[in-house]
Amino acid sequence: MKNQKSLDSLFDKLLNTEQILSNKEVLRHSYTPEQLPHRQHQIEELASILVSAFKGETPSNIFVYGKTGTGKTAVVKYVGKAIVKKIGGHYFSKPFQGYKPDPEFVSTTHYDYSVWFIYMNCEVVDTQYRLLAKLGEYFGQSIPLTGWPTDKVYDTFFSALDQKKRLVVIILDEIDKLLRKGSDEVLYNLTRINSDLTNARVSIIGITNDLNFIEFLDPRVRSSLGEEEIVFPPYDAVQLQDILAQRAGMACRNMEIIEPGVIPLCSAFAAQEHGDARRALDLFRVAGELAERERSKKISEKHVREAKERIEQDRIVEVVKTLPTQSKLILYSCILLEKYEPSGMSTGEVYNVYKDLCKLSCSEVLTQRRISDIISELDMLGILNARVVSKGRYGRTKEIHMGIPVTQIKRVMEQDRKIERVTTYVPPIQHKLY
DNA sequence: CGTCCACAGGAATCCCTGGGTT
DNA sequence: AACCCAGGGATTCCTGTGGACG
Repeated sequence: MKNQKSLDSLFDKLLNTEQILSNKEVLRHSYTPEQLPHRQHQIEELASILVSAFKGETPSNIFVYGKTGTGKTAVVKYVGKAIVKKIGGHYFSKPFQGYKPDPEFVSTTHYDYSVWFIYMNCEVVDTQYRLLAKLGEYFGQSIPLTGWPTDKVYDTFFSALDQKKRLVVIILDEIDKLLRKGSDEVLYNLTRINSDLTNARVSIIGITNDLNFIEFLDPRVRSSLGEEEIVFPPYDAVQLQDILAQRAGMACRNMEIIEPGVIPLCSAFAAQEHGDARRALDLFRVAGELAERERSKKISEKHVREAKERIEQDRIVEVVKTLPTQSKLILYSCILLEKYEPSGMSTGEVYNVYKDLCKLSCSEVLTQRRISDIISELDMLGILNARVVSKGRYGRTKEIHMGIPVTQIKRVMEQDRKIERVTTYVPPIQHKLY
């Protein structure tokens, strides 16, 4: 009873605390505002390409590129929505579960054809099979997530698509992820699909933040996909301030609770991160949450700086926690070795320690080839810094350093039951030959 | 100046999972 | 039950290489 009562009053207290951010939703990545500041040029450019849809023609395929948080996805969705509203058709912009894709809205057609706007994120739907299966589902087909041969999936999608006269605009966000998995064949098929269709037409908008992506593309796909290109330059600090001020205005009841330096500081930090607007919004949101938590009346620059730390910290902890066991074992080996090898350790050294850890934790020992790849993956995540160096007479190897402070992540990893068994291990003294 | 280390990292193949069809 | 199919992780086999040493 006593506990209950104190819990009640705890909630009361929390609820009575004045909320600094009364509408946090508008600060989330998923939120698309009505206005997109500093993107008028790109909006017009995109609209001028897609306008041929109104004449019943098939718009050119478009390649959109720019760094993360520069508004690519927001602009594409914004223009897509406008077109579907005007011509009539179906607008899908959210991923769906199961077999029932749900259009965000359907508008009645004013022409003898309709527009289907389909947004897909290739980070999630990252293979030829899955991409075609998802597309098929949008046209009412139920295709199992696995099992069929790919050409059957393609045929099913194709005939469902071609049943009606319509223009289908397929947005492939993070299209570079397809290539990485070696499933770029699907791009070739999709870019050629129009020559086989009788009723429907397809145009593709590919979005990426990898500027080199297009160079690695099959030349036939490249010329077809890159008929038009739209570039999204990063925002500068001043533009970020506009964007943030707009959203902050929606998120807070009154702007006076934001100290004057806050928005410029968030923007400055975000500008350093290649002008990422999402970063600015995150900083602001977390700063607001921190202020709320300490019952502060205002959001101050101090909160922003704390938020910056916090975001980075959380990201790392999350990544490390969800690492597969094998990667954890490698990372743990690196942590142990770092003490003895402050000038950087080599793949071979890591591998030896790793083998011991595997024995202790009853894990399978993977080959050095695989470990080499895992180290590269950890490097990509920013947890390790690995660079290939030549030590002349003593061979060529990766020189590995920790990319993040050790103490915080060591504790996180030791929560893993496999790693727990290994905490007492001490690496043998390494004899340096040079 | 050639050698040769200790790997890097590409390619083909295998193995396994989760599903299908006959 | 027997067999096909896609995809992901791992293995096997391999060729390539920067530069200190001799």
